[in-house]
Amino acid sequence: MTTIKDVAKYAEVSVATVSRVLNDRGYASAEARRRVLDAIEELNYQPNSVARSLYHKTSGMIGLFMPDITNPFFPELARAVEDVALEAGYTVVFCNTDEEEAKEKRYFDALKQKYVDGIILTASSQSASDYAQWDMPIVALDRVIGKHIPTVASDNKNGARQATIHLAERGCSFIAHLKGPAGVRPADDRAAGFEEVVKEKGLRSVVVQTNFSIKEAEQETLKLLADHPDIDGIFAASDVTAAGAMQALAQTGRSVPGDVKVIGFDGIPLCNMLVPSLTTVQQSIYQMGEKAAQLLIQQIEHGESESREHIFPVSLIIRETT
Amino acid sequence: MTTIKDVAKYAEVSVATVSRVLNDRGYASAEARRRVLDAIEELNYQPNSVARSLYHKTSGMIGLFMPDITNPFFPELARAVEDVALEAGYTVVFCNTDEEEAKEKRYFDALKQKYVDGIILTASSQSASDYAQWDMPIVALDRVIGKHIPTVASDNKNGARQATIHLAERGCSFIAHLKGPAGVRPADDRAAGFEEVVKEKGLRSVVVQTNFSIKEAEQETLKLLADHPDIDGIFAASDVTAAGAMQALAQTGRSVPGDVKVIGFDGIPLCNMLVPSLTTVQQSIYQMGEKAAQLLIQQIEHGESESREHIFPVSLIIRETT
DNA sequence: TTGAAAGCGCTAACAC
DNA sequence: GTGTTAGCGCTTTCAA
Repeated sequence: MTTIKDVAKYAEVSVATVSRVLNDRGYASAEARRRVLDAIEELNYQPNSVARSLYHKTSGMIGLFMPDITNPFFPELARAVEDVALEAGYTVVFCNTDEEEAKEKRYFDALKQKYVDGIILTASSQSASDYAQWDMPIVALDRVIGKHIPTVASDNKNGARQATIHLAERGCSFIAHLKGPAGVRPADDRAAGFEEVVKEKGLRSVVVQTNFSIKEAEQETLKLLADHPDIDGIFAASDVTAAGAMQALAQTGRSVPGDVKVIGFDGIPLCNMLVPSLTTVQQSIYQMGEKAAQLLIQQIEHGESESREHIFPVSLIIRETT
Repeated sequence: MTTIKDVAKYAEVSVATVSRVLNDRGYASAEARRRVLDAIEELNYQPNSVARSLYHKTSGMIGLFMPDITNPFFPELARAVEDVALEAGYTVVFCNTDEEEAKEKRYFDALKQKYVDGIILTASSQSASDYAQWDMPIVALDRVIGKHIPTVASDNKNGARQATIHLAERGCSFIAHLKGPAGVRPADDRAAGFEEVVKEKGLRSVVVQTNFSIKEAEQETLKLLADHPDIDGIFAASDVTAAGAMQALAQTGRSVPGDVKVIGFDGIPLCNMLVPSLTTVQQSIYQMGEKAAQLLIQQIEHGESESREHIFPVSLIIRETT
């Protein structure tokens, strides 16, 4: 490995001079500059970023904390973050937290010791506690985790309202909501939006809670249909959950959208792969990831970011299930 | 930030002693040890890994290069890698390469300067060239990239054989293969397995090439069906492609599996979400990721790994599309 | 305009 | 057993 010393020797200048031309800081005569540049070229020198980190206490790395990359909502988000990071010269450290605070903490400690510059956090639910004390640039993604932390999220409540209204307009009069996990903010917001519209329109309704897994959604839907055979609309808190519901519907011999209309939430690619294709509330997933990364980098490089909450609008995408 | 010096001062010993008890190396009296431990506790000291990296020229990080996390085959792989890495005390740097050699190279340079300890590589197709010269522990995942590099992959050819035989046994006599991108090794192997069986059994067949995107698969299938209306079986090179084919089939009013039987490859969660659910050749995705990470870490910590190729068996999962 | 040298936090000879 | 010290590779005063 060739170091700055090698370059200095080769160029017959001091390491200080090499450092100066490397960073375009301070003086360096045209002559010296040329010799250094030549030496760098010749020796194929690349500055060692660990040494730089040690001095500057920054690393050019950002941490990306998400519950589980295996949940199809997250890959696109991750991709967006990574794209922006790469462009800005950062590198992304990838951390699946499984919503466990312990894992989050563990990763945080590890990353802090590596001088990670900031973190994008799709936080675990319960721990709204002490991210502020983490003392590091943080941006919350998809989930609001506190007043002092910049947040990027969708307008979940409004999306849920649109979904429910849509179902009602399509003639549904008894609508079930497959709610996401308790304590997860977007799930709660969606449920709230649903309840609002149901009340406003005086619809019959029922809410059951599921996690975001397809299998559980299927089971819960089966139970639901047994208890309430006259349900004619389902608003699922995620597209995956909706897919589970559709399985249950097919199993019990119901046609979609004939007997029961279904709408999901998220707008992941899955929607188009289902037959019938799934009506959903589309989030601007990639853009949210982008925005989060931009906010974080801005915060890292220029200190505090101006605004705190970035709520992205959602849009109803009508497909075959309604 | 509290450093080793602070600890030394507080414990009234030298930094060397602190370092010794920290790393359990060399001597330290019970008394000294106790005082140091107390000081660490008291000051909430955490060793700085950047400083350690600078000395040891290692970082406790591994790079994970994959084409695109957005392709549903990869998240589970990534998850497995990350799980093993975390367990072993490593941290994963996440790199989407888009199959572009330039991006790969760029990332590689960046990571090398950070003293990344090794790389797991789902390589871009064309560049079988010079990974060996990268001079860093590498494990190839999903794609074979050269004799000298340990590889973890599925038995693609055999899986394709099983798929094709299965279609034949189900009575298909004119089978189309939606092949993956040219030059991507697994795609070629699957096509080869398909061709073999087709020849052995004297079946009518046709092969068209697609990338792994659903939209293109749908278009290509439509064309295919127009040219060869009597196709009665489709072997898709991936589950996503299969989903595309199913869309086309539905559009042209064909029933699955009645008119045309369909089989995919990969075994991603999508299979169970489709209606009808998709028969596929199941890869041991998580296990492959695990294995790759284990091999890499072993290589990092104990030098060369024993065996070079780890080919995982695949299994036919029969569902409703056949 | 340049170079010597201190220091970022930690490790490991080496001397005591 | 323990402490002193010279690095790891880079940046930045500060004096020349």
